[in-house]
Amino acid sequence: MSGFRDRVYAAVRAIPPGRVASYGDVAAAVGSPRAARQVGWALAALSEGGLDPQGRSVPWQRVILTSGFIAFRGDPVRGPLQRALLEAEGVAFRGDAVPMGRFRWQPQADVLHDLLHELE
DNA sequence: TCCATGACTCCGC
DNA sequence: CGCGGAGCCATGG
Repeated sequence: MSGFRDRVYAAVRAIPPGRVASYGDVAAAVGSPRAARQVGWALAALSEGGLDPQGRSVPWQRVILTSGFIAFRGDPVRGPLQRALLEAEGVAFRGDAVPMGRFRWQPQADVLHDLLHELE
């Protein structure tokens, strides 16, 4: 049995370095297109080092708001950290936002199929 | 089972 | 373009 969170973590790991996805994109990828807020909840449950319950690393920094802004604007620690991690892998910012048109990850159906299949 | 919570989104104004 | 409010639904008490 795989829970919602496990599917979220698997989908986020499928986002390539240098690309980003919105919370809604991830929600849609795991089959619950209207559960964007729950994706945030799932990521909030990750350990401080971005590890899931099984100790696997989850690139949480690649998930941002659909507007291109990071969800931690205002947070003195995580905000700058998330931006730094993204810039380190090649994601450019225009002002405080990521140009979604250039960096948004668009999952392919077959990739998602394999992704969810491996969790059954 | 009901209720509150929240790393979201969309729509008006 | 900013803000407020409503809708959304997985979790945990």
